Amino acid sequence: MIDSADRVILGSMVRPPAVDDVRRMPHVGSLSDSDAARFASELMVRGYEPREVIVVEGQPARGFYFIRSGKARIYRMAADGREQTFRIVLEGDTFGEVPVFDGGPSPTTVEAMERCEIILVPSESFHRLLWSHPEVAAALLSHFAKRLRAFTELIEQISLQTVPSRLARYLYQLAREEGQETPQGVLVPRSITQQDLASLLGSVREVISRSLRVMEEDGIVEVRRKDILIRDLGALRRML
Amino acid sequence: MIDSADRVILGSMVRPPAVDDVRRMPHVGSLSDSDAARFASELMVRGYEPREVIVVEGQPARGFYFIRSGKARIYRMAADGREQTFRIVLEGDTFGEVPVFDGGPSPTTVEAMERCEIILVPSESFHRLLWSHPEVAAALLSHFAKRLRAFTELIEQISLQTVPSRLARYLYQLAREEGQETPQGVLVPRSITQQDLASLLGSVREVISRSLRVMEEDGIVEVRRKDILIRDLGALRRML
DNA sequence: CTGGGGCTGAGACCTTTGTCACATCAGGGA
DNA sequence: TCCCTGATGTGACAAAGGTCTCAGCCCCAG
Repeated sequence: MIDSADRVILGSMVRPPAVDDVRRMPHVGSLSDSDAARFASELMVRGYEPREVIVVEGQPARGFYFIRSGKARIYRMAADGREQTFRIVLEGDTFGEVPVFDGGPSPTTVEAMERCEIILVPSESFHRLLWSHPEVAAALLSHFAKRLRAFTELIEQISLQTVPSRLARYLYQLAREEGQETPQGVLVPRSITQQDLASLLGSVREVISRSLRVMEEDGIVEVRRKDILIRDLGALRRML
Repeated sequence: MIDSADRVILGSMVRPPAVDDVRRMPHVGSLSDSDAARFASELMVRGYEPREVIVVEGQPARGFYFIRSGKARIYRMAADGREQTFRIVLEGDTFGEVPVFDGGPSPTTVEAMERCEIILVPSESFHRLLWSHPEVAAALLSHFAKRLRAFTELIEQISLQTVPSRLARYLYQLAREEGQETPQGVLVPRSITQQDLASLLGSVREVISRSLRVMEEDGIVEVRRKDILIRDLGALRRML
């Protein structure tokens, strides 16, 4: 339950959502000022502490979510405790749309990886918008299509590629997206632990640790405290 | 290329799509007669022989597809030849929507499993419909949501469950969906080969064959020529 | 400055799954 | 009827990946 009582009890309430937040949200960027203001008034904000659970698999959903700040992990856990992470969501991302549109329960669990401010977009508010704003529907369709494509990739990776290959792909994409060129190679910040990386790649920490070690011995990467230096991007590419 | 020349050359043309076909298509069921007639006039039909490729991974897409008759397999192949099947589509299903909405190339390959009649819905025709018919957009959003949920399940299965467990789940669902009660148990028709089943479950034929054998020895199922008798549905459930 | 928790490296081991090779078998055509 | 093809059963084997365990280390909260 997310309501004003909770906000106070949890002591984690921040300023209520404003039109500013709506402007930052995907899908609804093109609303008129008055529509945006009305929409904003229907949103709810809540803060979450690190490791706090935001959505529980199997529970009914009241809407979808927008991350105003922070980082969260969307995953599923097996009976034996192993976890598969589907996606890590950052500031500006939305999640939890599926139950809003197929009417089922939440397919996954979502947990804050750090302190988060999260806006709940109630299903009814959004549905109302959809029927009068075809551009919102179009944006959302495009969003869903991208997610399906990403899932297609994930399935292929897990099912058909080895762990070293998946790891190489991860590092390769990381280098392209947030890498910084240096004389020694591409430098990327280390934003997640090996544990989280393992879960994202559908493996376990130990295997990831070993794979990284092998890459290090081959002179392809250099794993350090706060960052990873990718010495040989071409070698990574060849491992895909 | 799919055009009238192809239709003739391939000798597989059937009657052109009619309003009847539109009425059978999901998403667009609620169109007015005149809208449906206009939409129908923009569709194209083509026949495919068994094993013929309908869509190739990585190729640009001209629209999405509706199966008027037949059965097809949507899959991805790794460099070593192993395949992961994402979905098997039947008469009345649609496929290939992703590139229409994210603008990218086809994420997967689609191949006819038997003789098929397939209708191509050009991207432009459908997009035009979307902007004037919010109910079409809503139907498609619901469709995408269901697909995402199904992919979530598939990822969980492949990543976290053993092959016997995945097989049990498959048989269990099969029993519920198309099973026929008999005194000996639930009888389901065998519609796919072990090879195809293996690809669907992210494994290989031999492993599936052995798993089925074990289940047979345990008295849970009885695999026969044309059908499978599920003797102990509860045991299957417990294997999940 | 210090103790404990979280993260990482690493070895030994075991299970599941994939690979290869080959025998069998059923059914549809020629 | 006979053969060929695709489907299936099976054994032996290889290997990738998961489990268990423990040590070292960094960091920071007390």
